[in-house]
Amino acid sequence: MERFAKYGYQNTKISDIVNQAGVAQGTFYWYFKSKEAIALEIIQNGRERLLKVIQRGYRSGVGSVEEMVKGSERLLADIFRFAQENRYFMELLLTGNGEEEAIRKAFRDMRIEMEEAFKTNIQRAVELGMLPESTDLHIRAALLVSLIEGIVARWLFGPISPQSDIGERTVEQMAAETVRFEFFGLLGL
Amino acid sequence: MERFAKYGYQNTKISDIVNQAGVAQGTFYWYFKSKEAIALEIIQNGRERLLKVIQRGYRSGVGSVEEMVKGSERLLADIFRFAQENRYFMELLLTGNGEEEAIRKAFRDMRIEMEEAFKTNIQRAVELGMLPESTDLHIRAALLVSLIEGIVARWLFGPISPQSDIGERTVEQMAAETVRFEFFGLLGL
DNA sequence: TCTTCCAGATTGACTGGTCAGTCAGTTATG
DNA sequence: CATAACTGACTGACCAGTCAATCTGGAAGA
Repeated sequence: MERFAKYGYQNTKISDIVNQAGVAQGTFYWYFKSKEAIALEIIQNGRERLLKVIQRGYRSGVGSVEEMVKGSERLLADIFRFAQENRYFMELLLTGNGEEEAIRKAFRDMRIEMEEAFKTNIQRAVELGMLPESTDLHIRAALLVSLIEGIVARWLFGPISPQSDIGERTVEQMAAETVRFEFFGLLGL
Repeated sequence: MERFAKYGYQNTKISDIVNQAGVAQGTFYWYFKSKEAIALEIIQNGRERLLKVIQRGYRSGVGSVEEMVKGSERLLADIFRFAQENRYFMELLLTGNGEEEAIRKAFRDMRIEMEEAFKTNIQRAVELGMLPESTDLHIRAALLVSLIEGIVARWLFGPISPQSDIGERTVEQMAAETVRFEFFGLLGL
C-alpha cells in the first residue's frame, strides 16, 4: 500500500514488494493471485473501514443549528482522523492512482458509496428540520463530498502553495474550518 | 490527449497514437522528443488557457453582495464552460492520471497556480470589503478550489450515483448551484 | 522419544510478451 | 539537389507470472 501510494501502481514492481517484504517473488503468488488482486484487496479493506466512519453519521440530537454544527464537526473530525491514520490508503483513493481498469472501477464505486452515505446524512438532517428542504440533494451531496475530499487531499498530500501552512493544522482545526464553510460558505455566518 | 484521458498515460501506446494519427511510428519522434514530452506539451498548453480564464477573475463592480455573487457566477460559468469545451484536458487534470513523476509534478504545479489565482481573487474581494476579513485566506482558497474541482469532475466524468442527474445540468445551472454553496453553504441564505 | 512422511510454504531462475525509442532507407518539397 | 518529412522493421530493456526444486513443522506411527 505504501509503495502503491508513493510511487503509483505501475511504478511498483512485484520485485519491489517482495524485496521490501524480504521474501522471494514466488511467495507473492502463494498469497495473491496477481498484482491486480493485491490492489483490489487493499481497496476493499480500506473501503469497509472508511464507510463505517461515514455511516456513523452526525450522531447528534435533533434541534438547534448549533447542535447540528457540533455533530457535523465531530463527523468531519472522525473522517480527518481516519485520513491521518490511513494516510497511504487515502492517498490512493484521493490522488487517483490506478490505470488498471478494474482498479479505477473499484475506486469509482467506492466514491459513489461515500456520496450515498453523505446523501443519507443530509437527508436525515433535512427530515429533522435541521437543514432547509432542497430539491438538489444530489448536487448538495456532491458539493459536500468534493469539499471534504479536496481539503483532505490538500491537507495531507498537497498540492499546496509555498506560503500555506495548511499541512500543519490539527484534525480539530481542519474540522472546524471545513464545517464553517460547509454551513455558512465564504460569507461565514 | 483523448487517449491519455480515456485510457490513461501508461495504457496509451505510441503505436496507438500513430495509428489514430495515420502516420508511422518514426514520424512521432520527428515531432516529439519522447512520450513524456508530448504529455508535458499537452499539459502546458491547457495550463495557459485555463489560468487565463481564472485570472480574468470576478470582473464585477465593487459594492453589494449581490454584485459579487453575480461576478462569481460569471467566473464559475466561464470555468465550467472551459471544462466542457476542454473535456479531455480537464479529465487529465482532475482524475489524476500520470504515474510518470515529471507529469505528476506538472499537474501539481498547475494546481498550485490555480489555487494562487483564486487566492488573488478572494484577496481582492476582501480588500473591496465584499468578503469578511479572514486570517485563513489559504484555507479558504483551498476549500473553494476543492469545491470547484470536485464538482466539475463529478459533472463531467462522474463518479455519480445512479439516481443523480447532475451530468445533465447546463453550465449556468452548475454555476448557480456552486455559487450558492460557495457563499452561503448548506444552510443557504 | 525417535523416525517417517507429506502438505503447506518458499525459493529464484526463467520465459514470453510488451513497447519506447532507433535508424537506415525512402519520399516529398521548394 | 539538398534538406525536411516520413517510414516501419527492429532492438534492448523491462517485468508479471510460472514452475520445478527445496525446505519446514507437525502428525502419525514405531
